[in-house]
Amino acid sequence: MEAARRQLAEVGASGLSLRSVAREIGMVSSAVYRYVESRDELLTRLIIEAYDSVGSAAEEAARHHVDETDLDRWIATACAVRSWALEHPHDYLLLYGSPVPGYAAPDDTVAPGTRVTFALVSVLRDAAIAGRLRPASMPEDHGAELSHDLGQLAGLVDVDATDTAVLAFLAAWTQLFGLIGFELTNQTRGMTTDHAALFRSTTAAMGHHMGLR
Amino acid sequence: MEAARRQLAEVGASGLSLRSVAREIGMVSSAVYRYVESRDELLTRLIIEAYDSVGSAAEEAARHHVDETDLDRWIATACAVRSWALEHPHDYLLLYGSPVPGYAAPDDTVAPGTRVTFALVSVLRDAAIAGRLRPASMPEDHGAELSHDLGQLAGLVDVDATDTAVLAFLAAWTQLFGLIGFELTNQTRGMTTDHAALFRSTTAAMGHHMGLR
DNA sequence: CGAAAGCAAGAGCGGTGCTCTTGCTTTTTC
DNA sequence: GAAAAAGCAAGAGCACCGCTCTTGCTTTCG
Repeated sequence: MEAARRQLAEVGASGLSLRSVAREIGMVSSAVYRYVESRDELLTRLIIEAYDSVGSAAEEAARHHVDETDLDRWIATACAVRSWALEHPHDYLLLYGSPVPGYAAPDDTVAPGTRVTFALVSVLRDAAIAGRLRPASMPEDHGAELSHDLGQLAGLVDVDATDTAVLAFLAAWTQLFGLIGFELTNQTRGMTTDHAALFRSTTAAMGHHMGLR
Repeated sequence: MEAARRQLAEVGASGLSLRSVAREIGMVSSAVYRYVESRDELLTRLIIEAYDSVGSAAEEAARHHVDETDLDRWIATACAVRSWALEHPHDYLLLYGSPVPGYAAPDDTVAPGTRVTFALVSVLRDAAIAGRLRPASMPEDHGAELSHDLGQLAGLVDVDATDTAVLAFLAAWTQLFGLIGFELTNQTRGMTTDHAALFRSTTAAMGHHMGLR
């Protein structure tokens, strides 16, 4: 696993070969099949490790900045995710980039995958419980089906939030990962040299829209 | 190229093999190297085609809804991008997902890559020129370096926009592609059954934040 | 002590991208 | 019109990949 992690960091998920990790640990390729069922299972293990890694990074940030402003805490947690992504670009793309060829992530991966999301939502949740959340500007109509789903999502995290509030979080959530992905895949090239400031400003704006202050 | 496009749609970018497209057109693998320099060049051509495809889809939507509300036009353009992504998931992930192993997108791809972004920004630009854009709630300080870059970005599209306005667009832009990516990679599984409504609502919210109405 | 299990190696299958050489056909040039 | 040049497709081959199956050695267990 160490060798696999190292290779993932160096050549990325698609360049990771079972044969080369076997070579690195001084084994013949067929021998490693005793320990790992297939290349896909190796990837699955790496995915779970990566989810746990980014998840605990986010949790730690949320925990560590608990005494600050809700908005600052939100920003700190988001920045922790971005920092992790910059430090482990291949791991990040393995989690949030294109899925590998015929690979379908097994159910083992969804639980650790929710940790980072829960860390982010916990910031919002704490603010809501403490009554520090600025109420949504105006409740809009989002359609019956979606409204039902949004209510269920709020129930999942045990918070009484309006549809608009849940929607604001989903927007902030996807914006966060969208920008990180764009930064990693160089899609924002030439736009700015100060990616950290750009990220910070957009997350602040999204946090503001969610009612944090 | 037809065969390659077909294979890309079926098995995705990482599953696309030069040998198999050679088989499909009744050639031996070495023969196709006369027409394409490498697998990477084949991918580059597919990328450019895809960028043009999604770009014209967005442009057409922006053009077709020019008589509606700015907000409705924005939503329509964004929905066009999403529809294209759902129809061509592998192409979308080739453009906006993880980059292929050692592949670095050549400069030929950046020009067609900007079309879809320009189509989106044109909606905002037209609204601003016509004076229909609600001014940004409060101009915040984003730092000197970022502020300079944001001003340059506004100049690129020849519009006199505040830093906060440019930032709002960047947030909306990344949110859009973030959500589409999450939907395609099934990261939103179990959250809602009505992905279209979710997308529409978040895009409307982001459009509202940009000052569209 | 012997049987059973664990472990690593080797050979091999079909697949990949890519290169180089060999021919044949078409086009250009004189 | 013949000769030279260019275009084109095939074949063999290299190193790599994931994966399977068999063989043999070592460790553990009954």
